[in-house]
Amino acid sequence: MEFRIDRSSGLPAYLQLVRQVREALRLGWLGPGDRLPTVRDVVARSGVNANTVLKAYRELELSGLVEARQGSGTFIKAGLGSTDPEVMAALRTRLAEWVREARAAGLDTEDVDALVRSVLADEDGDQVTAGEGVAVR
Amino acid sequence: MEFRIDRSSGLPAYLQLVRQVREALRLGWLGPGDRLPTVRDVVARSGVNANTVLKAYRELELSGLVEARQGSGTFIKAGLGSTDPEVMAALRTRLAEWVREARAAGLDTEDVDALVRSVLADEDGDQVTAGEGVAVR
Amino acid sequence: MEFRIDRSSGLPAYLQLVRQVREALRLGWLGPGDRLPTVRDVVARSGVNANTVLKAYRELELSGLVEARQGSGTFIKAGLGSTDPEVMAALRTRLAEWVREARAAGLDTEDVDALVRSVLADEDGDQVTAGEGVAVR
Amino acid sequence: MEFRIDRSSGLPAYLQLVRQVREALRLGWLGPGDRLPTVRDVVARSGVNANTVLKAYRELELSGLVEARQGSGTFIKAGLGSTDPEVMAALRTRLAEWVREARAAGLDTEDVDALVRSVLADEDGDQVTAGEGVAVR
DNA sequence: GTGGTCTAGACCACC
DNA sequence: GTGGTCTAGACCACT
Repeated sequence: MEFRIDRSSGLPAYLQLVRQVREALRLGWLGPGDRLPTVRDVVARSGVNANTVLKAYRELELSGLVEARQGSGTFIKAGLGSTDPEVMAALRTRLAEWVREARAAGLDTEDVDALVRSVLADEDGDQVTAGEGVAVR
Repeated sequence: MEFRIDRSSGLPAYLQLVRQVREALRLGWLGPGDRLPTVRDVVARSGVNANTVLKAYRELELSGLVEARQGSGTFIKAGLGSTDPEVMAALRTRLAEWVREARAAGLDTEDVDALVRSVLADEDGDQVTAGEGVAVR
Repeated sequence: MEFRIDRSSGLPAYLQLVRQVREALRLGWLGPGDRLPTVRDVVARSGVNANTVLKAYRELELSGLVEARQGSGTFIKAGLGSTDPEVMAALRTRLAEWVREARAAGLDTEDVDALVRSVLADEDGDQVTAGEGVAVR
Repeated sequence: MEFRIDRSSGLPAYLQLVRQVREALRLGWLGPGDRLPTVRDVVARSGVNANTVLKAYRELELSGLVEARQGSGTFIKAGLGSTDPEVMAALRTRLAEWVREARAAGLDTEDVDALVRSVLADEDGDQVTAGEGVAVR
């Protein structure tokens, strides 16, 4: 697994790490027993400080998703999204098609993002996971 | 326009405000000449501090999207690459269908979010606007 | 770099800071890679509040001139159309001569300032950077 | 006399008005007995609010430069820079030459401004009237 | 110890 | 009443 930290996003680095592990679990890229990259590894590849990585891993451990084993690494303990991989793949394919259409219509990534967040917010006042929703009267 | 602040998202409140204005512009909910809610209004409705709102509005002003007029309010100055509303609506409808399917398959909001981010990240290494991306080897 | 804040000038302190950094860039006193004084440093030396300094640095960052790195400081990211230092020095010398003359003729600083602004304003209706201009019919 | 207000300069509008009157006095454009434009006039031409103009005129009156005569207008009471007009003109000409040179060397207005402020600041620690000075160690 | 967010409250400038 | 500046101080994120 490879982490990508965007220093300009405003989201704290350690939360970006936590989030990326959770997403990998949801998507089935990671599962119980898998080993997370070592702290040293993440430091080398992403440039963040070791304490930042430790903080992220600690947080994951506290939420029960991960288990640190002294001397051997950090391992996934529990899964997250237990959706059937095939169903997931099918949904993904259809989503990708939609994105292609959107691109063709001239939308850039931020447009797409805005639309997605807006649609999710519309579902009867549901919370959008990333944080907000917009409503205009 | 109504703002929603999610204190648990990790994203700074003022950036949530900035983002929501930008999204409203992208979606065509707001356009040049429109007035943003007054600082005091936002304070009353969202509970954040006045300085936080001021900071958000100031960043919007510096980026050229908005113009503050002392004594009268803050106004939209420029649009943000707005796509044809009809095309937008069509895309939105199709997206909403997809989301319904995803829901039916048991995905929760965080799953949907992960999928979207993953698909956007896949498009030839493009950056995801919200900040990160996940790549698994 | 050392900042000087004049509380009686009417110009907001944070703008004085922004301006002084810009001027230092223009004059070649500062260049890419250089580190600005820490926020705490400026606070200690100039007496303004930390938030005021932060605000100035943030504006510089948004305008792309500077980059803040948490834990290590704020650094110059880009130059500002720097003219050849020798040419600059020559112009400076000649200007200094002119100022000496003006002083000898009895002009005080405010007179000199008024003259400069007036000459700059005269150049085909160009805008004076500091804000105003005077035209008498 | 014509006022020019720059809303983006950061300097309060009423101070811009005050400053412009003072400059006109310094440069000899205005002298004792001259009448300032009426408040109504300034409002019409510059777009600022009447109270803002009144505040500026009041401030000028408090500093003894101007005198308001009920029903007839506001008049210059005292001069400021009493430098010989011919000397002033000569200095102005030489300054204009210098500015032309600077322009030819590629400096823009902000560069020129920075140089001037820097030279004025250098005169043995003298205060620059507009507010600041920059010193780099 | 570095930058950054947020709050609370005072006071200013402008309409 | 509108936006804007500044202060003071608490707490967070990162090196």
